Amino acid sequence: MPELPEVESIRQGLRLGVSGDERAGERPSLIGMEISAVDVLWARSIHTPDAAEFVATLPGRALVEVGRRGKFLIFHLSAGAMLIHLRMSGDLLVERGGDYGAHQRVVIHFKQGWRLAFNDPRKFGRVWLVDDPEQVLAGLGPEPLAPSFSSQLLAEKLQATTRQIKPLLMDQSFLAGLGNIYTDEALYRAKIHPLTPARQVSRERAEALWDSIRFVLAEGIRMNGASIDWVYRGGAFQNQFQVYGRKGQACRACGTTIQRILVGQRSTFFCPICQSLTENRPV
DNA sequence: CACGTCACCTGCGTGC
DNA sequence: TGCACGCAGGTGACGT
Repeated sequence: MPELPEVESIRQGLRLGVSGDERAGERPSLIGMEISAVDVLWARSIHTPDAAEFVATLPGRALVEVGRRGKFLIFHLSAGAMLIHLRMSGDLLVERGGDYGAHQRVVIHFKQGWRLAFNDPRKFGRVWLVDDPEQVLAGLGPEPLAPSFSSQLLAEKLQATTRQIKPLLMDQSFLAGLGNIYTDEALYRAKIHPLTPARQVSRERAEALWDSIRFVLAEGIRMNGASIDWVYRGGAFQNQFQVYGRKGQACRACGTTIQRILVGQRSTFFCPICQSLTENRPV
């Protein structure tokens, strides 16, 4: 489910807490809390080490900071780090008391009485406990919002391959953080057809793509994520979609009907006029 | 190397 | 109401 902006929204909620009265969702920051116990309800949610060792190792460690790299959440502990990838349907909830929800797979209890619950209906999400986060993150491509990710770097990387632009942008080893929604939105804003061979993207249009990627991600974060079914988090970026999920509706720029095709088994939405395959449109 | 297919899972909406 | 089907924000292991 979550792409970079949703993961970032969760990160900020966990490290800063959420204000409001408790009934309306007030949550403390988890920073500084000490783990007292761990429940694993679906063993395969734990990627590394095995579930038994995971449960035995965590108690006594304190949460020092919550970071993010691509779509991974990084929980820096007083010793080592826990990483979580939410995949399609994962979510993290901070709660206290009461029964576990139906889809909770891993629950981390803190001495302070609160608990962090990894909720994941489809069971695709994974959790790691490692000494060094790089053991998990080593293969990731650049962080799109980092200052070091320049338009020149993107342009050069695009020139280095003939792969179709959409699957390429979704390849986490090429660039870390884009998923199906934000990729379609970025390609639309840059006026690039999703099947365009990367090498055919001009320098000028690569610049526009760089700009679009950073724009849609920043907007997503600002809107608290796209959260189609994360109602409680109030993500509003879904209201900003220009193409995603808009098959049959009019392009907001030219009025042409938005098309849906399959690219690498994924639904892909685009405007056949604004995003023509031939490079003859204004950037 | 680039691409297609399937597997991993559950829940929801739709149409019969 | 029941049921089959298609669909979903992601990734990894295959085969060609």
